[in-house]
Amino acid sequence: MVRVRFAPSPTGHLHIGGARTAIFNWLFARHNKGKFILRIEDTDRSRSTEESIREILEAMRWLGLDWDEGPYRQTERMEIYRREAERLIREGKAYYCYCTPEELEVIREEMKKRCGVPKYDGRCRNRKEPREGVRPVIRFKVDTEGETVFHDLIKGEIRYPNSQLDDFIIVRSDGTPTYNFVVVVDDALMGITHVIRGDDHLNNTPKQIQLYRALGYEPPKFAHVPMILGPDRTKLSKRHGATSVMAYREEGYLPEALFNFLVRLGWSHGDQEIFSKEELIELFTLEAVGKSPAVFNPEKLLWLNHHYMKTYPVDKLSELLAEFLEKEGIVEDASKIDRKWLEEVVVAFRERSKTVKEMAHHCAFLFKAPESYDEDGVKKFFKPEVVPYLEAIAEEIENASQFTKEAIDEIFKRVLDRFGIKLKAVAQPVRLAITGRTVSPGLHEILLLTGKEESVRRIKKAVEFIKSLG
RNA sequence: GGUCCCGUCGUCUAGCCCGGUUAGGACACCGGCCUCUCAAGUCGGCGGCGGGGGUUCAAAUCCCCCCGGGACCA
Repeated sequence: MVRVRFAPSPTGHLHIGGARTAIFNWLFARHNKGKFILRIEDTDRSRSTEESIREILEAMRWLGLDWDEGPYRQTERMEIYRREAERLIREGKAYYCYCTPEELEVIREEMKKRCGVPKYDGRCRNRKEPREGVRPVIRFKVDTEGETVFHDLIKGEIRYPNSQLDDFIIVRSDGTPTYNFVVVVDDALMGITHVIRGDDHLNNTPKQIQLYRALGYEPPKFAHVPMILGPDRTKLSKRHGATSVMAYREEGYLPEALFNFLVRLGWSHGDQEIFSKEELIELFTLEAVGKSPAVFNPEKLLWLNHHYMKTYPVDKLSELLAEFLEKEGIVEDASKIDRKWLEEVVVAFRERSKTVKEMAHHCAFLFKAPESYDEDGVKKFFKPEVVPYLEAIAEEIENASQFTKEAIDEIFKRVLDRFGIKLKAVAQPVRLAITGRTVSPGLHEILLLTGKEESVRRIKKAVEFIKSLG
């Protein structure tokens, strides 16, 4: 039975890189009908917060990453780590070290000169007596002979010279266990079969393998996924802009789009770009994960998001739009908006909006008549000669017995015929009158959505405005 | 500094294991078509094997060296 885990530390948001690691783990579990376990690595109490845990869980739910076990918390497992550390000491595989920071400094210098690596020389290995006034750390007895060889499911065979290693600390002098120790204890005790994580941990693996063996556990299979880089090819971080999953939700991205995008960053299946979750579960394998780091490309995410918006269930998208209309301060109370009508808004705008937030702003004119008109538009389209056209259209609309797409077609046809003009001559002036802008969905849509009376009002108002220009 | 990992269009990538393709797709960009604007759609264009040596009839692909980037250990 495949068992994998995602183990974030709750010291901030769930960021893009962590989310992708979680997704790969989740897909691997689902593909292999295994278990996906969530573990919170909160041993760093000074930097871990409850708020952060809540946010990470929320981000995972938003992405649709459900877990089968957990969330476990390392702070609740301290007793286990203590017990395992003591066991190592009892078995002579670990020892108390009383060296002071000053001594360590000197030792490292010496070792660096001797073998090129600034490491601990293991001098406390055979110490029998404690030292007065020094609280000891616990160090693990590392085998520095030969090399550690393992087969990484993504990177292939990794050979690492053990001479690089030293007796690293597994429990600090304040009694708290270190990362490399707890991660091994947890993964072993939780029965993790595959450790899928960022390749920044690749160099930690040899020492962890030694720990597994010393503790008497079989090491799991490892798969190190390359990191996500910013446009400047350095590790993606805050200074590259929005990097938290929740920030993308706030910006009006769809979870399906972010999910799809993140998977394709480093994983591929031939030329295919769009994948449903079901397809991904079916197709995902670690062999198809690339070895090289990937640069985060916001434009492609935007394209994918737009694609998902165009194919999203209209009722769901309209609910999201309602949410953003409120959040963006475009309407006071979105619950008052007629849902049927709002769905029509979605259909009219989704072709031309890349995010839900953008859509909210694009359709804002429907909720509030324009207070001003686009400056260039006024110069180009609000010419005196369009006044009679607009007046005619307003009048025709006013007198229309019904206000449908067909009726609007008829109205425009009659007006165009009467003046012997093309639609081009009035389309932009009408658009500017209704929306205040030169860009919008088609005339039918904006007129229909704005409504008969409001349309007449806006066109008449535009006529007054043009006249006032003199 | 030592060690480990990585290197195909600007970006994400297919192709590499198992040598023979006009090196394929996608985003972005540019242009045509469509058209009431903007999009969408559609057609086309631009653009790449980090460098150098080998091996071979033939190298993105196999071997060696170098260079570049990243990570880990302090």
